[in-house]
Amino acid sequence: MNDKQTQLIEASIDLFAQEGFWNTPTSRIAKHAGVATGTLFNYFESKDVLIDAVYKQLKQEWMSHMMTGYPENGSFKARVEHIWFRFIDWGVRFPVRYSLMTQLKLSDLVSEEAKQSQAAELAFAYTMIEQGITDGQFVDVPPGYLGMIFYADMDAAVHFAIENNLGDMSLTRHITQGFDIFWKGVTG
Amino acid sequence: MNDKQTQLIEASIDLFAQEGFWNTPTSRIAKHAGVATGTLFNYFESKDVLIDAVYKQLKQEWMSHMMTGYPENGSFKARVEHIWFRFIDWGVRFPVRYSLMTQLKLSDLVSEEAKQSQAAELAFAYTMIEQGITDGQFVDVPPGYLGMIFYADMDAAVHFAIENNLGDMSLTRHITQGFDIFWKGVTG
Amino acid sequence: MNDKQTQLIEASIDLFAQEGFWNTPTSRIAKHAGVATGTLFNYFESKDVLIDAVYKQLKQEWMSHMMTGYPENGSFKARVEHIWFRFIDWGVRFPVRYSLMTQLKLSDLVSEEAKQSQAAELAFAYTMIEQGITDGQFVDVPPGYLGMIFYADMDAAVHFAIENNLGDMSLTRHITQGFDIFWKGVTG
Amino acid sequence: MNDKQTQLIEASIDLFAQEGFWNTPTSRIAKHAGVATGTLFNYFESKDVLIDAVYKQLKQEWMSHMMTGYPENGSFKARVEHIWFRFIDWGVRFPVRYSLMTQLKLSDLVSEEAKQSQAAELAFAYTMIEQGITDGQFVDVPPGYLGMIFYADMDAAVHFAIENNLGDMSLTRHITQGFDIFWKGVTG
DNA sequence: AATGAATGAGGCTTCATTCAT
DNA sequence: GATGAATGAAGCCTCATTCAT
Repeated sequence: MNDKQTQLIEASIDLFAQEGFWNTPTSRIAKHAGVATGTLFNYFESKDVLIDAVYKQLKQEWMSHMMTGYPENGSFKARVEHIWFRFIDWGVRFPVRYSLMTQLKLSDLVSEEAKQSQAAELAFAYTMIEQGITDGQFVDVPPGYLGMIFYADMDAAVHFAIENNLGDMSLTRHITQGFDIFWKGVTG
Repeated sequence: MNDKQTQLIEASIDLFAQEGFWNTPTSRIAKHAGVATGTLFNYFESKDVLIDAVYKQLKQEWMSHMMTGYPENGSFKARVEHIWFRFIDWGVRFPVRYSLMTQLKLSDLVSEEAKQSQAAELAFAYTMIEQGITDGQFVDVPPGYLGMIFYADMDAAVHFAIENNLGDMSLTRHITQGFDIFWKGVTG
Repeated sequence: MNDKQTQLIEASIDLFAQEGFWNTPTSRIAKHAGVATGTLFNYFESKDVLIDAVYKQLKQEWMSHMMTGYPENGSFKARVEHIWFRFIDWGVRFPVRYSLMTQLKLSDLVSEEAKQSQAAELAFAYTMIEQGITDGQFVDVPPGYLGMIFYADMDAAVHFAIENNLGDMSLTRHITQGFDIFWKGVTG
Repeated sequence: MNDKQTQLIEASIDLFAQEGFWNTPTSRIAKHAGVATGTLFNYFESKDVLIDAVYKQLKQEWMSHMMTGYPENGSFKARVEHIWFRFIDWGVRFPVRYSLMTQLKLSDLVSEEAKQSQAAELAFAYTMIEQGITDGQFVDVPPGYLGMIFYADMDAAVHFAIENNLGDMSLTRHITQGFDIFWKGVTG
């Protein structure tokens, strides 16, 4: 059963969030997952591999959340807006996971291979943006750059929402405001 | 002599950038700085304190770079634009330092106290933005949020410039384009 | 079925030769033998017992090879010469097994009991040598010592043959030369 | 001071002899040497390096013992005889060290580099033997082979002496007898 | 009898920090 | 103040052995 794998990843997320990657010994992860130390290494070759797995897991949850209900055939704006909402929604609902994912992405702890796989999954977003530019809806800057702005602005929205602990009402308003700013900026 | 302090901080920056914080033993830092292992602890109570000092140093250089030539009495837009240019300029010129500063900010390695001091120094920016909103030049969203967008967009610009290794010509164009997008988005 | 016992011993020999005793986990032995980890312990109480069994197996093969065609009723010299040839022949044909047996004999990994049983089987050689001395054919030194010289000289012959990768022709010559030296030395 | 290096090597010899290489943890070696665990690794990069150092140390003592009083200008037989006596003398006086050296040579624990250095130091013996063959004093077999026989016979003599716990009188006799057998065998 | 996941003691090694010189 | 050898707790990982299926 892959029950234990899941437990170990979940335990890692818990502890990494509380103590950081380097202050969390594998032994504590195992104990927190309710298994013996050695068991961890039956499921993950090394601590590095475990960290990779945590990253992949988070990324996958995140992607999956964003893609839920994606209006494949909706208008261009509708599609961009959908990502905007779901991205921020995930970050706000799972702030620990969101923050962990962000830290991992920057920290050289995740293997190149794991990072690559992200790029692949985000290809659809790149394509979306590219088309926006081609169609003249977006300003004519390199699509990679527009993608970064897109990401950065959503990230900022998430952080603000979390830090200010926005409730339902104000959250919706905040998300909308953020989107308007972004949209105004990047549309021709 | 505070010469040695500087050497130690500089050595830390070098090595942290190459190997990461946790793979860089204090002994190696000391050797790279040309002093004995024990000497490091005459200048910094612990490794944590050294890391804090590195962070403060980078932040200070960064602030100082941004403030150089700040048009205290210039127009509102001129002042915002100045920060935009100088921020990105620093990031592009010192990518290692920039990346280190970013990582430190996120990694729980820097004490709260060190992070606070940043807030203080950035107060001027907050004030600037606040006034922009009050004056009706900026859209009416919480100033903290606008500050985050500001930061996030500059950060994106830096990353794009570094990753694509932009030369002088294209760099200037890139910076300007980025600013236009930002400005268009946040101005009423 | 003792099929599996044999497979496990054979797998051990393979892997011990490649990696050494201490770098070969029981789990790898089991896998290489095509059985489950736990199965190994159904056949051998512990790794030590398995190592003992390997030793006994090798020793037995070796003895058996040496005794094949032993001229029970041949002349004294013919009998000694037979051992000489067959000993070296085995070592050269099965260098891995030969080397393993030698290592095991020296390495404290084999139980005293296993070593004793060797002594018993070699008793015939001891008797042979003793008689050689009594008959005045061999020099008058303690038979145990003569036995050691006998063994040592055969061992040297094997090592030289292996290291120099002697082919059929030169091998025969080498074996003969070695025997002549030995014989000249130990005969009165 | 290299005092501690010596203590650590000496402790290793003690413990390796009692328990074997693999049953002797570095922590016990350190404790037995009267230093902290970590100290061991200030002097030896790893356990493997320590084992190498032990081997080199033993080999050096052995060589030095053999060369003491070597009759550079003595007759051919005198020179060979000298090595014979001093080799066995060392083995008998330091049986633990002798046995350890032998085990190490066979056990794949010693790096190739360490083994090579032995070859170099034994070059003189090889030359000696070569000349013996050229001069017609020794039988015409490959010098490498004669060297092996030489070594093997001395080794056998040591083992017999140790196992039978020979006292001064009988030891001298034993050494002489052994030499006679060897000499008779290998001289034309 | 066979399986193989689970166990956890134990091994090697690292490194922040101390302190005698 | 400077030095750097010494320290030993703590981390990662291995693997012989067990046992529920």
